[in-house]
Amino acid sequence: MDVGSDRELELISGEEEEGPGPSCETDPRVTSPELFPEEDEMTREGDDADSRWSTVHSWDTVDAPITMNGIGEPGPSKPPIDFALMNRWLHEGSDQEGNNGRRRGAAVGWMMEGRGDERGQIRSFGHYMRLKKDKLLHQVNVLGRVKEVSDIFKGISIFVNGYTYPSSIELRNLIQTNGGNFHVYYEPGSTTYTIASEMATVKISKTKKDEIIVRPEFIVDSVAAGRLLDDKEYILIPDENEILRRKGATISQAMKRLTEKAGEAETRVEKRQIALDARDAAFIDEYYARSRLHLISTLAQEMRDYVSSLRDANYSTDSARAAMIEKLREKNGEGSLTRSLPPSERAVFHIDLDCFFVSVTLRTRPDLRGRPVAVTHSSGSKDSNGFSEIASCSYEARARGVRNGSLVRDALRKCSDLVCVPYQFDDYRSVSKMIYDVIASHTLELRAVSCDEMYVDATSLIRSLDGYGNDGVDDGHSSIGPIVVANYLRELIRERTGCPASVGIGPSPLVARLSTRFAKPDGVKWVQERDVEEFVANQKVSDLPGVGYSTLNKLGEFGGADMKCGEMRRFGEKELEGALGKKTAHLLYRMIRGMDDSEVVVERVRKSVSCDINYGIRFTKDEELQQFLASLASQLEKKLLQARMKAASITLKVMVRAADAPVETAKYLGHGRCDTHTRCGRLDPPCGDAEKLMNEARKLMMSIKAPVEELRGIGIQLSRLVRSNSAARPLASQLNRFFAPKKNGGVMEGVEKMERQKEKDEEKEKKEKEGRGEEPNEGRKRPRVHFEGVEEIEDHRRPMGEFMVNDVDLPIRANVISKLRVISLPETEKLAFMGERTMTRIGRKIVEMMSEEPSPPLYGPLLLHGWSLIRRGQLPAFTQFARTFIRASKSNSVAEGWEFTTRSICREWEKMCSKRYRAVPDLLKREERVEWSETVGGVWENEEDHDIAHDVTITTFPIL
DNA sequence: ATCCTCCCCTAC
DNA sequence: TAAGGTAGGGGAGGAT
Repeated sequence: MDVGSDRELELISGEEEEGPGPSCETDPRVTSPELFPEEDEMTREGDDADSRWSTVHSWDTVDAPITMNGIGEPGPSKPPIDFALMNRWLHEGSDQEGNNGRRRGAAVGWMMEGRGDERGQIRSFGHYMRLKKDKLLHQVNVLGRVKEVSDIFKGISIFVNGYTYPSSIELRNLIQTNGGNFHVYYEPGSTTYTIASEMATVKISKTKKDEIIVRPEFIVDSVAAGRLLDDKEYILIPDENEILRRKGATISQAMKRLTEKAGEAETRVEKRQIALDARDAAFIDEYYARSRLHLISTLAQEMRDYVSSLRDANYSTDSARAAMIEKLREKNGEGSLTRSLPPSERAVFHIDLDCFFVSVTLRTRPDLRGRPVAVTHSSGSKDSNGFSEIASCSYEARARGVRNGSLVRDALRKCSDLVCVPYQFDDYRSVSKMIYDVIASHTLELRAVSCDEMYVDATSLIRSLDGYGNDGVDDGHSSIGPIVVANYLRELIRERTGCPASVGIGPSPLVARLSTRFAKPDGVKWVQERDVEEFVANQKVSDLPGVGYSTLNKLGEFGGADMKCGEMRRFGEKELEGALGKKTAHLLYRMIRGMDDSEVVVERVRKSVSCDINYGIRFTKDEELQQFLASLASQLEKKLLQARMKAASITLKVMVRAADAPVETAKYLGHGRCDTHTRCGRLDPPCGDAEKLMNEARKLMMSIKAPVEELRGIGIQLSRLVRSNSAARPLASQLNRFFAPKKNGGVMEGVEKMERQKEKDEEKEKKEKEGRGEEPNEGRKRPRVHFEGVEEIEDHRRPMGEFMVNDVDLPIRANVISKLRVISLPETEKLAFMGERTMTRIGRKIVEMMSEEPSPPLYGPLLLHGWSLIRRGQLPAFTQFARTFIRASKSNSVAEGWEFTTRSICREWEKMCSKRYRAVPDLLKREERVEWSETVGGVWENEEDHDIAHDVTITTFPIL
């Protein structure tokens, strides 16, 4: 598509003369609140923008009315746009001559790659740099190395300290492409310049002798001038106000110079056919490159992976902690008292960036601060239909009723001076990583939720500040408490990224999450344990995580949309169950009471991989569809490869135009109102191969029998994942491996070796004792299993398959891969294998032995017995066994230290299972442990126990 | 009673 | 123009 930048500019300036047009009336139904409660009533104010993209889209509902209105006719709903403002925005930081703007617009055409959504003009230096960077990347990939375009910086090397604008990546590209070197660290005697934007950043790291600190403009201006400029002009002035002032003024001038230069240098316009819809082979890649939803999904996954890679690498948090302690002690002298963390109270942080996408933009557009800003594809200009969605909007825009997920059209109606800014996908990724770096350098007890949101268990971090009231002595106040720590982290994030973060603090993830809303924008809120009940009572039920549009509707009979958690408490769990179902009701019942004992760090298991495309699907013939399925399959292959997984199950989901929905959707290439259809199939052996996936998908597609031209969305989900290295084996052999005791190799060998060694040691010890004439300690001599009952079981070990009923040769069902459910054994079999009486005896014995303090001879057998039960697939028995002593460990009748010991035993099992089976039994998950530990005593008497015991699942657990 | 399949819901 | 993805939890209802 032709860039059309000149044309666009003409159109825009033409519009400027007309001024803002009158807001066109539309069918009142279109915007009536009754029809769209999700917009006007249910959107949570004050909640973070980026977390509230609505899932119910108003345009689906408005398809019909709009058609009746005649959407095809010219401009049924002309959006009121402040074109004067838009134009001001367009020309900000550049001179106002149309010529210049026009020339630049044309000049950067090569960088625009003909994208129709781009503005046809460099909007900011950052924008220029992004495009430039893309080009550089291309050069690196295609030409093998960065091409130097000049040698301005010959013999010069720079180190970038802290957050700068342009970013260090951008500066690196600039210096490298112009003959200089980029240093990742300051190297005394070697690094020529340190680049920094703010003195505060430099101060923190303590200036080295001879370090020359200059502003980033030095680089930018030199490139723009085509020669090395005098560094004296750019020495960083240690006055923050001055810096702030310069940020607005100097940089935009530098930008102007550089963009103009780029304009002169690059006049070639690269024309490229862009993929219009899903018929084009390049569509998926094009689409993904522009989809914000795809991006946030991808980023969330990337951040989770990043955190777990840090964990795997035993990433050290010592130095950052030490720095924090030093810094906070220093600060402590200033004497601002805050409350300390009471002993035995947890401090969970919920860290959330304030309207993330907008904040990222504001880093390079300080001139937009304080104005209503929205990140969206649409330019908000006249030739936009305004059906573009707003991904994130500033607080100023929210104050005017703009919401994340609003259509630009609607947003402009409410806020005519809304400034629409484009996405900066690469920056979201890099800023996100910086945020995670800041936090992860202090603690790895964190859970990545998304690119801009995470939970942190800061308890240990805070307690590491001993001597300041957090070390178990409740003095009621202290200089360094959770709030100080949170502020310290927020400050670091702002320094490194230029973005504000808010932190909600509470004794649980739930409370932390709820308090964040009160922290925003750019603040901290701590709700302490003692205030939880009251605090939660005052929260709206609709604000609870997991309570969305539909749940709220289902709760209609209990109260209105504004109902508070406190009011909800008068309903019993059973009543809620009727409306919501068992699990959801239970969860809600606990949440409205502020109850949440979930851990921050949870073992995450990738259970599925999918590709869904519900935009741009407009096929005319079957070949196009088949071709598209092939592209989807190869996308999936890529993803599986990345995750090092293969799949045993495939699900195809299609969206088909609803019979009464218009053929042409209101939103360009949108899916409109649809019916969905799902079909699933098996892949045995598990498969990661694009061709097979495609064939399977095609089969499923045939079985759905939807007319190709009516398709509006297609998605393929893969589940029942296994790690790809073992997945190559046929399922049966895999399963045999799963449960067959291993003679050599594998984790078990180590365990058995350990056992044997222990046996030897004990034997030796016994002999020594005998030699000394001491009584051998009978109770501890056998490391394997040394309590009654277990030996019987060892003796009754049977070959695999004999006690399996449904699948003769398999110990478990074929869906082991993602959700391994042990077959339910007939009652007799179960009893024969491990009788109830036996289990009771084991239970009693366990409690008995736990009257002694834990020691390897005591917990060793527990560990190994549990492990041998798992190995033999006796998960129900294992559950009972594990529960017994987990519960016992919580009771007062056992010796001290068992609570801790049982936890480590569970952790050991987790490790052993994950290594050997790539799977972890559900009961090892924290939630379950907690639930069981709540009921102490009545070890085997409770009937319910047995029921739960039969329902054990194993979930796969990928290990890198 | 417990599963699987085909959904729906929620979150970011 | 516009770029409505993706992963996980859970429920209804039929199959076993």
